[in-house]
Amino acid sequence: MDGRHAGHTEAEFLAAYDPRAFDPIAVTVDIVVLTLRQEVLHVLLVRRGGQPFEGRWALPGGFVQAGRESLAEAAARELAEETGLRDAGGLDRVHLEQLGSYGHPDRDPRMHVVSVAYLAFAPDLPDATAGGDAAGAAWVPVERFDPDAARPRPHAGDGRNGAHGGGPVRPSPVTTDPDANAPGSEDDALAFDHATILADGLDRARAKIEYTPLATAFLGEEFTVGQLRGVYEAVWGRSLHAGNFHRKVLSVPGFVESTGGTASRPGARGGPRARLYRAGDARLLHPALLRPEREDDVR
Amino acid sequence: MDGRHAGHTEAEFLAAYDPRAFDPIAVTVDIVVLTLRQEVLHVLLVRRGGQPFEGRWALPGGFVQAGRESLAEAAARELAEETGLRDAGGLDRVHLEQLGSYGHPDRDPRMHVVSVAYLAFAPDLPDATAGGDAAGAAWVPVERFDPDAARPRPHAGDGRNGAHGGGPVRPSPVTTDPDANAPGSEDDALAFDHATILADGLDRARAKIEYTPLATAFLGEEFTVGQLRGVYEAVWGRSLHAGNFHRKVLSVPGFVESTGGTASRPGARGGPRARLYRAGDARLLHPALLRPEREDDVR
DNA sequence: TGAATAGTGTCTATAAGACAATATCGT
DNA sequence: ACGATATTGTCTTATAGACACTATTCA
Repeated sequence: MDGRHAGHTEAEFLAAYDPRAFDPIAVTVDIVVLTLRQEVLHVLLVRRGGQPFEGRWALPGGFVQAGRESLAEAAARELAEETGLRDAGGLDRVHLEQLGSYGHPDRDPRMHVVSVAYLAFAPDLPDATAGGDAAGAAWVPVERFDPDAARPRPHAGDGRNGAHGGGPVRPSPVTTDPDANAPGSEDDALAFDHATILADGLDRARAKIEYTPLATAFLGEEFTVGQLRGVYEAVWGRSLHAGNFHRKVLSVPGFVESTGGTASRPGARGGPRARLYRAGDARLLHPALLRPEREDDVR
Repeated sequence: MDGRHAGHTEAEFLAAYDPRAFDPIAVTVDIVVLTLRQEVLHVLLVRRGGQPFEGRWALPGGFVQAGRESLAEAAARELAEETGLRDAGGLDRVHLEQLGSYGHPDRDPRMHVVSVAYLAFAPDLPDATAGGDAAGAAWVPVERFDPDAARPRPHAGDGRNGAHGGGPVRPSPVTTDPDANAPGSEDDALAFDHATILADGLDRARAKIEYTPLATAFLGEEFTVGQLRGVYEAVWGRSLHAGNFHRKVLSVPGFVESTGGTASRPGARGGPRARLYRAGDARLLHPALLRPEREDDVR
């Protein structure tokens, strides 16, 4: 119950109506923005320009403006500022949902800060620009922060990452600050408890595309079944059987609907032109696309 | 990113280190405590003793103590205070998880209050006692606040509610304030946005027992398959096929494990003594117990 | 004895996954 | 022609749900 101490004792009465009599708690929003770049799952990070954790990478976010915006509005505002989507109505195509709140009293060394985390799925966006007071912004492969990192794709999983030289490709972060340390090295733990928040966001994302059509939020308006499969493979970190996936997607009512068109050009390595689809009107997938079990899955 | 404006301009610097320079936001926790009483799903409500919404029913909760407790600790503390479980380690058997945060600037008329909602599953508890400053506390059937109210059980759904006279039984709330209006009448909308929070909690509960063994949290240490089925029927608001349910539960690895014993006395209306089980060690159900689809389900 | 419940067996429809086959397109 | 991908077909196995049947216990 909110403000429940009102009117009980004099002190509580005052407290309820003059919250400054309490030690204050600050409220921020932090956003786990996920996107796909070259078939690899990336998260948007910013480099802190001030103390604490100066110079470290962190999730984008900021204070909620008291009395002026809801939590979702604050998250959308911060997201627009950090992704440079403020201009076009580009945010329409971004999925944004609340992830959870983090409020350990010591998570920020300065004071008690409660952070309401949001999770966003975005289509491939332009390079990040350091918005506001950040010293840099970058799309970083989540693998570097993921304890459940994608192991090498079980099979047929090569050749999808674009070909540079030969070994495993580790795309460098695109950052507006050329001197930024690449996140993901030894000394690059995320600021605050953002590693926990990111891990929770990844868990949520992996679960959510099982029973919702939100994987389509990573793609453009029109897409092929193969591209959609690429989303699942990148988010789950495993390769999927092309034939079974194809039939499964088309069999779930409302998941995708045909546009009638076909891709202008086939895949980079040949093959027929794939048919194009757009997201359907389903909000839930029935039946769901269950993740293939991992050997060491929780029972 | 928390406290991100630190060091950018003088004003922002000060703001980050002296948050009282900002308009403050208060942080509370509110808890949706669900339990089963006589096979009916109930939620714990308290009657507000002060303004605003004085006299209305609300979810139990209260302010987070800045710098002294985490969100989960605050929720556990409030839960103990309101359920009278503070004494025994009785909270051990209660499942408590974060539900979500609610922060519309106008949700509390006095100031901007962000509420972090928690969801609790409790076994049958003693009657509620008005803790702290509440004017009353009561276990109330959720049906009265549930837009997706359980329709009459599809079949075989009678006779389970205990028999008073004949018609549909509407148990009165057990409250320490005998003059309290029974919640659920016309003029009994919950305070604040608590109707929304309760609805979200019910949605979460209904989904969660599908893929986790948390339905066992509504029961005692040992229980029969029939009692477990009663939990599902009460939470989902539909009756389930006894035979199929029985086989299904026993076939999911780690859901329940046999104690070897049998119930001391059979069901109220005859039948053999059922075998007893306790919760297994699974954290997720594989495969899940899917809800029977409703005719008007979202596609 | 009759009613109600516990527990098991059987059968059918659906879905998941393995594998195969064919068609199409770039190089 | 070759290699890769798109799409469809087939077969096997697992699962959900409907229904039936036996055993047990209270009234």
